[in-house]
Amino acid sequence: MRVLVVEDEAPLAEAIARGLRREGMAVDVAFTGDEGHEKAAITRYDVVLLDRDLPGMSGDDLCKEIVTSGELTRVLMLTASGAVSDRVEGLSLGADDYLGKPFAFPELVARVRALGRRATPATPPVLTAADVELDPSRRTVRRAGELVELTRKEFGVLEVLLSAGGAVVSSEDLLERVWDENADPFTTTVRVTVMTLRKKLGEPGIIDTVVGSGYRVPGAGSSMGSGSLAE
Amino acid sequence: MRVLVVEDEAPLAEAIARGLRREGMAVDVAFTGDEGHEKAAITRYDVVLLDRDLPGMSGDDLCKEIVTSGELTRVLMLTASGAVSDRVEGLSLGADDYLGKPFAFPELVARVRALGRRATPATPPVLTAADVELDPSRRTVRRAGELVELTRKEFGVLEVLLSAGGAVVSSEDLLERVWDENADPFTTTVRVTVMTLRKKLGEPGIIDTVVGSGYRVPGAGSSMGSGSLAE
DNA sequence: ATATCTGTGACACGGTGTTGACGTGCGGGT
DNA sequence: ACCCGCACGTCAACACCGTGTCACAGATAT
Repeated sequence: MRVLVVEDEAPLAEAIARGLRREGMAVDVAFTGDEGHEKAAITRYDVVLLDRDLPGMSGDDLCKEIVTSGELTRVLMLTASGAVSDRVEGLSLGADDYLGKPFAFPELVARVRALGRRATPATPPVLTAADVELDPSRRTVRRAGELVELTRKEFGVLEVLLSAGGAVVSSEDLLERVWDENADPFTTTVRVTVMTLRKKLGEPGIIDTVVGSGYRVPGAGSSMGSGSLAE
Repeated sequence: MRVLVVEDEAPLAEAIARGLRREGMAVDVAFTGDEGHEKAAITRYDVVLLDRDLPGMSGDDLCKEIVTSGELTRVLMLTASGAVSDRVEGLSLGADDYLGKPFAFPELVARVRALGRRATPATPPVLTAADVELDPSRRTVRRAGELVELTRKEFGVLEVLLSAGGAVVSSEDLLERVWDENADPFTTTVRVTVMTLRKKLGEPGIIDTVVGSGYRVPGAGSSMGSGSLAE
């Protein structure tokens, strides 16, 4: 776990750093708000331990900065005052937790660990083939970056074809996976849907017909979506 | 935000629930550890407010159960004692925060909100999409800088949609996350709420309908990579 | 007690899925 | 060579489901 301690009182900062290192964490130290800001911009920390009262950039501003950066970094605010209003204020700035000085060291460790324990949820993969991208959670499809509007069935068919990873998918399989269980086995609706799908996706065609077997999208595969260098 | 209050003293439990509802949260109540356990197994809560001293299953056991379930649910422990050793113990059981009775209600709200923000990882304190900004802690929404007055449900729906980061959210999901347990699964109220929400937000509309799937706000989530240039 | 918020039921409308008819191209049989 | 049959593509018509909208009633807050 990667931790940054931002605290202007050098002895306290070092003591905290040493204690956290003893717990097996990788700890960096910054003595001013600006220094902290700089380091946080370079390295992706799991947790930032932030003194609210700092020379240079204020703790509040730095906190906002970090939280709005979109990273998964958690902020634990430290402050001299333990007044309730102060605590509420800190939390509403975006801090994930709050600890008043003086504090018991085991509690600090417990809280840092609680913040760092957070698992990063897996981002759902994005399915691609050639210049076509399909995002299952956003329910969007792009061709060469251009948004393509698809209906439910069209989207479902394309999703199945792409997730097949280039393999041939029979009409029966498509019926089974995209339509519900009481679909007429002799229906021609799959053919019609594939047609409109092709039309909407435009040239050059992505979907091959394998006569007697079904449909196939050459070069289909999945890649991870945005972000998350976490672990 | 979906919250479960597990507390055996009925008047206190109800008072907490009502207060949190006034803040726009969807709150369920359980009066015993077993009841809490059951409800937590059925519904995915953002935060569980847990009295440590309970009839039935103990607060400690329930806490462990929830934390190890692999869900993102956060636990806020309530206890009569405010001793530090007690706090550390609670945190090491997996609780994400700790609050001693008696407590100031604004602090409880702030902490629940902070935990809820963590339950949806990497959510910045202000959610945006196009020229719409939503501040969860202030409970305000602005369109092009102009304040928009929203009711609790409207706000909750918009909050969920924005924090979904552009993903599609089904009506069922919205019901689950914005309404509490006695919501009729067949209700049409989500549709109506979305309508009034759209009306209040004005033109151009930012909420897309994805037929057969749900609703979506393109470009939501501000700093996260929703753009086509991502990576 | 009054106003605002929330939920309900009815209805209108448009998109979507499905169907059936027909067109096209290929291959095999007589 | 010719015909026929098969598999698939294409098109337009239609029925239906999902959704938006409205007015009203009950619930809740101040």
